[in-house]
Amino acid sequence: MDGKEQLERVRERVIETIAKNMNLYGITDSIGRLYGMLYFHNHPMTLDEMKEELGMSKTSMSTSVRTLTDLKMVEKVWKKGTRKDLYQAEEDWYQTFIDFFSIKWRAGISMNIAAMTKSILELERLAKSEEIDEEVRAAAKIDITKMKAALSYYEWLNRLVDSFESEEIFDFIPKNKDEL
Amino acid sequence: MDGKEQLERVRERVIETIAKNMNLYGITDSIGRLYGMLYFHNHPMTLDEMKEELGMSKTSMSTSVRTLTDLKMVEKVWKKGTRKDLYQAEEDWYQTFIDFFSIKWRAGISMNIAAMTKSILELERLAKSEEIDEEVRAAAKIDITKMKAALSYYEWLNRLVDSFESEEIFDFIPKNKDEL
DNA sequence: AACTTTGTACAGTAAAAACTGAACGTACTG
DNA sequence: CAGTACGTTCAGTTTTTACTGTACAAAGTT
Repeated sequence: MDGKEQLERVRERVIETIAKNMNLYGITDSIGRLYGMLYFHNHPMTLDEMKEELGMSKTSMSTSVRTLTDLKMVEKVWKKGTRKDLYQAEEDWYQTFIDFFSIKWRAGISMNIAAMTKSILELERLAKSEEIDEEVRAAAKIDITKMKAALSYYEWLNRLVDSFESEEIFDFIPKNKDEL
Repeated sequence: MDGKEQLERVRERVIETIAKNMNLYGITDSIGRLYGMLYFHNHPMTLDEMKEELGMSKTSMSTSVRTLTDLKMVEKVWKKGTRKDLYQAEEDWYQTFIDFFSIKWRAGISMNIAAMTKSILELERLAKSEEIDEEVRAAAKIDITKMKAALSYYEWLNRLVDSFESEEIFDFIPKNKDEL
């Protein structure tokens, strides 16, 4: 029984699971596997090493690594003496979680708040107007109510993300179970 | 100036924003638009009405509606006198948020916990073995540490989802800003 | 029971996304 | 300054995903 091989098999299975999980969050399998590989690799890696390890093109490694750094799941590290870029996985998954959802959710929140706010204003102007059909006015009023509810939800989500970024969420749900 | 047309324009813009937002969460634009449309439509709709409204095939409506009901973003309602299935949008976005992430995250969590637990056991057995290389043993030990950290993260995430499902999260982040 | 109406499975097609290799620009090296 | 090593851009290709139309099964109607 070859221990090294066994270790390799275990790693690969876990990497596959990590990739599948990230896939659930809208990240490609390849990018997920890249992250998983970096996670278990105990030293920073170059693009060429990744390419070698995954049997993919350097172009893919470059774009995948960019995606992962944008999500703060991977960071570039500097090392004296090498001209190649070196990358390593962010190992703290609490941090990864916070960054991932902060980045994703914030983008959607601001977009939606802007659209809703603008639309509410427009419909309120419309509803005030004398010259419109009573039926349209009623519909506009219903829409305004819905959008105000949506707006209040987005404000709540914003506060949730705040609590992630400030790590206050850990006061409410402690990292360590025993602290409960 | 036609009020009805203006209302329509506002709705369409908001629907597009909703779709774009859902897209961020890994839902296709079409399905997002379908949800948005149902959200503003104040009565339950049949597949044929949706098909008509969106100019898509009935097959697409059927599968899209299924996706949305699986995510609990849309529910089937029953109405006397019609043979057609009727669907309406879940309007409470707090609820939608909770259901969406509970469903998505739980799936990943259990998968990962299972994989990690199994792998930790295997590596612990490997690390204890006399007949393996010292280098492999060291690597296995590092991996065990990493996976235990991952496991603790997944347990935390599980508790976070618990707080969503029990709605205790609203004690920490109240729905209404003023309750703070 | 025959005839409708309705939703869905399935196979084929169209559209989108992932991936690659060649070419390029930048920055380091001698 | 020429030469080399590196990462990225871009156009083309492959693979995957979304979408459609036909065919079918289930349930309702006469």
